[in-house]
Amino acid sequence: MSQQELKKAGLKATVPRLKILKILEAKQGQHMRAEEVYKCLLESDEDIGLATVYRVLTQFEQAGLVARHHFDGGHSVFELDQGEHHDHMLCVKCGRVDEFVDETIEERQKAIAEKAGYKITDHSLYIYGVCPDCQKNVG
Amino acid sequence: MSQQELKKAGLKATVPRLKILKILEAKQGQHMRAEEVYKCLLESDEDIGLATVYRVLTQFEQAGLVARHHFDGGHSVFELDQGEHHDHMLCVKCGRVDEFVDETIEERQKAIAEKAGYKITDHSLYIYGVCPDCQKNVG
DNA sequence: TCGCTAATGCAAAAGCTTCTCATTTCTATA
DNA sequence: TATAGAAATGAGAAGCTTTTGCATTAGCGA
Repeated sequence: MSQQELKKAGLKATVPRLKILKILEAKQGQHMRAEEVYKCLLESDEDIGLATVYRVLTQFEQAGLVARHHFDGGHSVFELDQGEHHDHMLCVKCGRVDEFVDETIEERQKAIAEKAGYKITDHSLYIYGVCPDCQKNVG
Repeated sequence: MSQQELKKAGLKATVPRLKILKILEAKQGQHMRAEEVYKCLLESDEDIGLATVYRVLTQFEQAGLVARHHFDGGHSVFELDQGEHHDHMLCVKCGRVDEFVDETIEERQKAIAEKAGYKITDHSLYIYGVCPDCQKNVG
């Protein structure tokens, strides 16, 4: 049960938090906006407000349960944190999102930060392009 | 004169566009929000609306004159495009922004995109950390 | 210089996110 | 198991950044 997960993260095991966690688990691998999580809740006949969705997602982020990304467009998307850092490649046509991990880039980033005297806390790398499918569809 | 630059970019040389271009040139190397550009205009006693600032910055972006970035926080920042792509390193304490270029990372990105079948159009890499000054000030 | 088209200013609106506060829910304790 | 205190929630208002609609103004070619 996810009750333990929440407790372990220092969060009370409330109904909204459990439901939201369950949704994120169901959509693992996808990137959801707060609004989308909210819609899922509505579809499950859960009476949970959008404000709570935002609050809970932010708490989950702070607790390290989910990762928040800012893809181009200005809004936030969330995904369950699978523990391993990864970066993103996005299709500018269809919005598809792929994930990747590259040790070389990770290393270089550390080196760059170190050289500049920065104590690195985080990083985000987005590659934008046209995915294979969309290339086909255009010709 | 920047009149030519605008014409060359396919934009009419209007007063607002010239003024905004001048401000961006004056603040070269910095990253400005639309609001900040607007304030600069007010200080210069220019009667230019915020909506126009947004419109002009977007046109400049499309014309390739400026680059738009989405640092964490949700809003856009703009900087004059110096022609050469670079990435960013941001201090999470003071907001300082440093720029860097790294060929190795550029190469790896291309390779990753290619391997996934993506036709890369753009990318953005942000390294977040604590800058040297802020490390000192904390202890 | 004149007129047409594009650009601008203003204010209203839109989209995402946060805040306020009265009410409800947890959790620890008796 | 009932209870009190603290924390969390719901609903809607508010906040911020950005966009849009429309009447007015300005740029540019003839």
